[in-house]
Amino acid sequence: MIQDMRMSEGVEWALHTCLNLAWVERDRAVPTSTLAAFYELPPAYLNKQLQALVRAGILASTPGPRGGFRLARAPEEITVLDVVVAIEGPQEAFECAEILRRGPGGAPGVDYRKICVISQFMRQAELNWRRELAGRTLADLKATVEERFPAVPGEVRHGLTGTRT
Amino acid sequence: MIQDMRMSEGVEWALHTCLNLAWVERDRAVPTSTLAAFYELPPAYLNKQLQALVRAGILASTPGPRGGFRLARAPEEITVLDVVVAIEGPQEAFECAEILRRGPGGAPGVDYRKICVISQFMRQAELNWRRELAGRTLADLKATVEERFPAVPGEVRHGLTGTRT
DNA sequence: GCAGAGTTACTCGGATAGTTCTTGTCCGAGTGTGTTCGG
DNA sequence: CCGAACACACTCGGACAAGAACTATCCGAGTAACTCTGC
Repeated sequence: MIQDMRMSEGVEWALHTCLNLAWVERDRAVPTSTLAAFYELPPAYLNKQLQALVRAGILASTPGPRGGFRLARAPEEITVLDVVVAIEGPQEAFECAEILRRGPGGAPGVDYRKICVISQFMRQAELNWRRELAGRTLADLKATVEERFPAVPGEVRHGLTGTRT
Repeated sequence: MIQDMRMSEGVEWALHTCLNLAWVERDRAVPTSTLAAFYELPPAYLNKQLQALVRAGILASTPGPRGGFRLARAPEEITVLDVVVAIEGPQEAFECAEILRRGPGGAPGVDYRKICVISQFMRQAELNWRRELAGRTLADLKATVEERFPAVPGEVRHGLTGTRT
């Protein structure tokens, strides 16, 4: 064993933060400091992750007083994969380096990512994983939490906006 | 976007090398230098990966002249997941840091990896991925390659042992 | 009382260090082989 | 000619650097609200 394959910790932060924002009124912006305080996260670093979500079109940002972040789309239109890709990047975990090209019988014009049996299998497995993540939206997660933990939405709204509504 | 989630390049090397060893007689050991030369890989670094496979019980090593590596088990008994875990480690890509514990209503005695809806979903998706990898063995890959590229086994045996059998 | 300009405070955004992990390399310990010497 | 001891060469294995990525932080640009002043 050597080590990793770990995905960035920011993915967890981003998912929870986006889900929390789904419980706040759509037009209300929540600043980084508030979002970070909710889970005692380092504000500046969380801000960095949120910037990535803005670039991906998942969040919208507003500067100045009463500014902050809010969902750019409806929760039904934001999948878990969207958030993961926004933070981790679009590239796959198993990236075929086409080492077969260096082996005997290797040809320059061949795409070994499509020929190589190992590459094919790994790609397929990862594609299924992505498909599963793309099939679940923030709205789904939101509904599940509301069903299992009815108190959570109120707590989130209170922690993020100060209102108890 | 920030970057990674990439898994180690050694996984590809390990998978190809193990598959190649499946075409060599079980009692014949192939040294690192030969295995590395087959794909023009850095020998010392490949050796490092092979050591991990030995620790995982996938390969067996023999020192001294005529020494090297060979499969420790039959190809039918080695899954793709075995190799991936041997190189990357058993830990999951999405490791829940249980940030809910720091939030409102967080309790010390609760296992948030099991409670958190996000963690549950991510774990399930990754579990399916692992299940898929565990369902494919080296023997399966070997058979597929032999069917699609009948010339490969001979080339591999020639490159690794010098015999053309 | 009202409108407008100026000031203030707050927010995001990108640029900037520290730490961990991955990648890459090297040399020593151990082993089997080939050789040499003696019977 | 045969057997055993010796020296040698080859292999793995872990210890040792270099580079990249993740983690973490700070300060500047921009904006909206608030205040104060003049009408």
